[in-house]
Amino acid sequence: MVILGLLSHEDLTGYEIKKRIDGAISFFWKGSFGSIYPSLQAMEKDGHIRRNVEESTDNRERIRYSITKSGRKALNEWLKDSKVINDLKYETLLKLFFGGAADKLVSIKTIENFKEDVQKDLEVLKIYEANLKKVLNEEHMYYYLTVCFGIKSYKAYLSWCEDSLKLLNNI
Amino acid sequence: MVILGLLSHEDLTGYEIKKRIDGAISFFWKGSFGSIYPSLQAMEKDGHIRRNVEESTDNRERIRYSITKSGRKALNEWLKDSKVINDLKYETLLKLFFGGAADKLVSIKTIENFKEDVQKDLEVLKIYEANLKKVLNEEHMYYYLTVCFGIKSYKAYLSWCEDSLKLLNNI
DNA sequence: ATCAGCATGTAAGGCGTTACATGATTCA
DNA sequence: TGAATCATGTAACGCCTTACATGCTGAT
Repeated sequence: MVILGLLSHEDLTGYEIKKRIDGAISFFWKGSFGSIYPSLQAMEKDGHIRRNVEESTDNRERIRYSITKSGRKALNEWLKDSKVINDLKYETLLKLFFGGAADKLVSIKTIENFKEDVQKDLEVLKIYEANLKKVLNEEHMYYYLTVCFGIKSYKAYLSWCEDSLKLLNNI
Repeated sequence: MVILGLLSHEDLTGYEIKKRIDGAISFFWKGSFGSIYPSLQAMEKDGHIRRNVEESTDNRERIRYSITKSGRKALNEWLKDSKVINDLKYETLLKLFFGGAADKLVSIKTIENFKEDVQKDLEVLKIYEANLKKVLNEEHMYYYLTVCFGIKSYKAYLSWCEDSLKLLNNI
């Protein structure tokens, strides 16, 4: 469905799809070549996408896919389906939960590492946000909303880091 | 490692481990019987845990596991390892990202559904928090911190929901 | 020349879920 | 008596990641 969604915006090659997923989407969804290329083949067989082999000026093999009517229908059905899987797998929290099994300093380090990662990601998201605000129309609105989600939650994470470090340092 | 962590607190049966994971931990980690029982067998073979078959008063087969010295060492090493996997898979955000492919009302519904789920979960977390505050000592501190994480981020989610719904309704 | 990036794909293997299979007990 | 909960486990299957395999182009 990620692929179908991306192809609803523009025609893309498998390689380009990977690059898109590694961008803003990577904050809430991941994908590898090993899953992208087989998916493209499967969806072509299903008739959801169409393959267009580009006659290249350079010598590169480049297969650009486009979404079909049937693909748009499948995408739309998925969007309307209220059943969603929202899954968090935070090893940081797991380690913290069991922090009592080690020295307090270990947990403090765990939080500090997490804080650094979040700070870095937050900087990236803020750049996305600044660029999006310049061209904020209805088309970019949905992209903008997901970026805002990241910023809001990462700010909350940072605030939690501060509180937690204070708490742990005072016991 | 979840299992090892839980066993570092108290001796448990596979069934009880599942119940623990389905509690506060479920907000950031999941586990099923199909993964718990094989893991218990594997870790027993590794010497990380010990099986104690209870002679039951009732007629129930009950295998209670306890952590060994080697298990505590493995747990400690994992806690100290700064490499973590923090993975978010939010289908809600994915659908929203591609919201342009459907009617605006579809995205509004997606956010409203998400908001309801978050509100429900937040209520549960607040109950955990209230109970923990009554007995807040060093032992429960780590549990408390993970609950605070949930509350802080869920509150941020809710604030984002409000903002997003306003934005979408005004275009 | 060499390395990073462009570009497509396959194969092995890990990990975990869902569903199934079984049987006891407790409570309405 | 029937349903929910306690309790342990296996098997099939799906999904995805990692690693491998190949070869081109463009920049330094």
